[in-house]
Amino acid sequence: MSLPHIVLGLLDEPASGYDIKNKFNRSLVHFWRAELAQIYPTLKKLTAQGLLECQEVPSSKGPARKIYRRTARGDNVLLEWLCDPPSTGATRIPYLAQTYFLNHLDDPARTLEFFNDLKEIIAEKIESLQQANSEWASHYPEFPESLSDEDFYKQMTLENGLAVWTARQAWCEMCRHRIIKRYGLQA
Amino acid sequence: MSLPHIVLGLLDEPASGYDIKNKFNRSLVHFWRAELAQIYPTLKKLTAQGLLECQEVPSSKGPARKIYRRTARGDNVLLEWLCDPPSTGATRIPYLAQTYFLNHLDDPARTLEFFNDLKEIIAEKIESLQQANSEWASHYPEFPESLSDEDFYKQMTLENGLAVWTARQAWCEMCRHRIIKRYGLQA
DNA sequence: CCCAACATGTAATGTGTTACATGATTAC
DNA sequence: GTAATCATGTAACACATTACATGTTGGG
Repeated sequence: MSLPHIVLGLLDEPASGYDIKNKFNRSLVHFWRAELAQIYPTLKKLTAQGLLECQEVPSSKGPARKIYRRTARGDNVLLEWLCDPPSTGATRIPYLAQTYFLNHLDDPARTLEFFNDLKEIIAEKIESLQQANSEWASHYPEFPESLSDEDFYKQMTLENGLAVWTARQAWCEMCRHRIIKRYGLQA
Repeated sequence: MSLPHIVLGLLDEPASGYDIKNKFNRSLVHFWRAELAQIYPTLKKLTAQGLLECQEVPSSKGPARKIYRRTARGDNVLLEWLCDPPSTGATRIPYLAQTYFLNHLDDPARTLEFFNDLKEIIAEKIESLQQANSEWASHYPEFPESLSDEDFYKQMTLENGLAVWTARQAWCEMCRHRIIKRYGLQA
């Protein structure tokens, strides 16, 4: 039940649904993804609950923009959520489900391929995280000490992604080596 | 769309929905969770698709058990899934969503509490993973080389959990230290 | 003229959770 | 008798994805 809270959080400055979608794509995408088809109804619901208010303004390009602002009640709900205990949520990791049953393949070369492909995917994730992180670093002279309070916590979520994906990278390498050794393959 | 595949994979030996739920609780729970309310309809659907067959046998305790077996077509579908490229799935991590907005709290002590709580949660996860892992180790004299093919891959998923949660632990510690330093708190 | 980006939404479908409903056996 | 474990399921709801539907502005 976090999407409404995230939307509240993102409305520090007035923004439209479209703007919010862009914010997701820019920085939250590393740990949360949301489509416009979810965002628009969420904004409507939050407005109906009195946690947001909406104002329509003409756009220079395309149809009128609906600009949302957090109300005082919205502030409270956001703060309450931040006081909730940390939640790890439900984990569902398809590549681990596949890994769990890989013995069925009964084909070491094909199995190694699986981890080679995974290695690629992980490398791409890490690269995109590193790129985002170096953008932070380039904005601040004495990174990370000089980060503003706002950016301090946002940057931490990036750091988390980097830590976790780097661990997955090491694990993936271990899998590859174990398989190579076990079945006498060449890398 | 992985649950049906996982159910297929778990039916290496004939089992009931109830048995499958227990298998989830025992080992898959670290990366996938499923409730009976999802498992029963999935078994029904897979049977209708001809990927499973079902036989009713009386139970010594409680109502008759419906024992499912994978058909030849079920075998094929399982193998096809294992040849799919590894999928990382959708990540939605509530504690990172909270972290992202923690600056709103404007209360360093309360913020530190958040990470203290998270540290506890992570420690529990790691402990349960380590316990599961030492059970593997105790079953095999020369762990992990002596693992059967079947157990070899299942154990790897545990190893993944350990690697990832350990990385999160280190990250959480880093967050705590940065906050303590930044706001001059005592741990 | 066409495409990309801007900007809004709904509908259908898929996936997952919680609550409810039923009933037998065993151990205390 | 009463609680735990075994064993099946459905219904209602919540959350998420994909496809559809509409229309403007600006650049090539």
